[in-house]
Amino acid sequence: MYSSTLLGRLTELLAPDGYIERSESELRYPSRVLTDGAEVMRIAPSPTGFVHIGTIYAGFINERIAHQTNGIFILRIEDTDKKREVEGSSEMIIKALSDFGLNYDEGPNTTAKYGPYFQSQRSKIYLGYVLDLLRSGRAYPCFATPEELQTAVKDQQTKKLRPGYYGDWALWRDKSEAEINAALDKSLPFVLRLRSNGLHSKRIVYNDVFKGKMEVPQNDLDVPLLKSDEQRLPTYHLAHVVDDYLMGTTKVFRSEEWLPSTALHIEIAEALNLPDLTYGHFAPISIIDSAGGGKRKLSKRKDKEADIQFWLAAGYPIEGIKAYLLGLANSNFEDWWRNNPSEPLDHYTVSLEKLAASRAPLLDMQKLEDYCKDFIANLPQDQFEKRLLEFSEKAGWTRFVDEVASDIVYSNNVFAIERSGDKPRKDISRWDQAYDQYGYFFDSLFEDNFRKQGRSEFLSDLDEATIFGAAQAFLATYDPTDDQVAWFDKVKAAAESVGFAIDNKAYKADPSLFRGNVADFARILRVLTTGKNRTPDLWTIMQAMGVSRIRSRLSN
RNA sequence: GGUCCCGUCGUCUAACGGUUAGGACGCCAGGUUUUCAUCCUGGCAACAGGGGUUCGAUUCCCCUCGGGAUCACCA
Repeated sequence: MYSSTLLGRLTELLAPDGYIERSESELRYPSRVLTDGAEVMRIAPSPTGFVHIGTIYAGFINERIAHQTNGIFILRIEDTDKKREVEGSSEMIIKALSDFGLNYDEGPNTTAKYGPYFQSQRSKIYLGYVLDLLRSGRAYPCFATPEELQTAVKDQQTKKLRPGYYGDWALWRDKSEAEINAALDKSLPFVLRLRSNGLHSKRIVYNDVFKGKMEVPQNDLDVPLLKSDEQRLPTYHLAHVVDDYLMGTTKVFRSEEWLPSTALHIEIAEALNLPDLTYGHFAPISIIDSAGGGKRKLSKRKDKEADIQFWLAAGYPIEGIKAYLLGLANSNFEDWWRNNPSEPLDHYTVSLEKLAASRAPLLDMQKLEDYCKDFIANLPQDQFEKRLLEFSEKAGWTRFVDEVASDIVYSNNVFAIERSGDKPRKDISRWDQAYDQYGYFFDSLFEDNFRKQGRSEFLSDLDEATIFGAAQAFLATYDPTDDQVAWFDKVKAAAESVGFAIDNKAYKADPSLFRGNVADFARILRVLTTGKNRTPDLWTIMQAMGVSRIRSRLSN
């Protein structure tokens, strides 16, 4: 215990602008009144750059559990590291959560009572707690320089000891008041450290919601609780414990990387005489390391998929991504999704047991695309068009958007092609593929982006005369009122009339007798009208395009 | 190195000691189709290894091996 003089001096230095006594904080943030089973969940990202898919994953899990229990979902911005903070990233986090439909009940821009929700704005609260620790002797000032700390670690390494600031290695743990005062006299920078009571040789037991009974060595590290920076912001460890207590978080669900520091967090809560928090650590999303080949966490620097912007820019439908993430979290979700293709995802109940079984799931883009294809294919027509146009605008496809707007009826027909019925087409998994999928229906886009490219790419094996002959033969009998059967009969007749085989067996027996088979003939028509060799059914396309457009394209 | 988490098809996983180890994505083959995307049918493909316990081990225990996380005034 320090003398009141020293305590006063430290308080003066740490909180020149005052602080909020912890009893006052606890009064200001009363415990919550919740319905039975309601969980208060939170995510606590730090604004250090782009929004990581892992943040969305963690956010989704927490949001679901909060909302499926009629509880509360909180967003807390952990901006205690001003050095690493990147301008604008808080806004990006808020935007991303909104884009993904992860609506928080409490957080920035809400009127909720447990704020502020930016940790940097809560510094006086933390000060109150840390001062309390100082008074009870569970915290002490440490003036060790980075160099001293470093040499200590090196020393430990050469002696094959566990690195860290603990026990005899805790330089300032047992310094006298005189020594502390002397350091203060010199205005040396200092942090406040936890005076740990733990012993590495002893173990603590606690229960992790996902991992079950955990039995690990006690924390014995005298970690910094308060930084030496001017604002006297707390470290994550202190801020997390204080905030989740004050905000009434009922379950702290976070990624597994936090598992090793949980013993520390438990000790901090204990030192503060706070009730135990309930923890659950789930496996983060991983990716194959292209360099090493091993499994590792998605990394911000190495993986473009880590950035949520990558998914948004490509136009992966949010629900497809969410469905995929849900599948990673809960292996049984997949069956539900197949059985309930048009149900909102929120109707699925996330299972903690299944989440516990999820092991560092590897991001599988192919499977994700499969989910997205399914989702887009099953969208109601009006939704499909709405989203398609929204993306087109965002992507800056101005000509595409203009063309669509210039003939709404035609566009509606085009976008409806083969999308009805039990088995709608699954052509696109992301909206950015829509330009290629639908662009050729519009004349100016066809002319600029499809016609010539298609000709040279898909018809280079045929001479001009054959191509024109085929087109003319088709046009000679083409009647837009023909049904599909009649239409195809005419296609075959036209094909035969210009030397294509309509009997595929005959063609295969001796291809030299023919210019090609019906498939080749159809290919000519297809490429001439669409510029592509892969399209929906040709008859349907022609029905949508209309006779004059068909004539013009086939005659060109 | 210490500590902790974790090992089932290529990937995500199912299996509450007894199954021909199942499904999904992907892949391959065949079918349907004027081309594709689909769709249908079929196929390839896994219990990391070694010891125990047990009538019986993918399942329980131990060891080895392997992967991951973490050991900052970052979160």
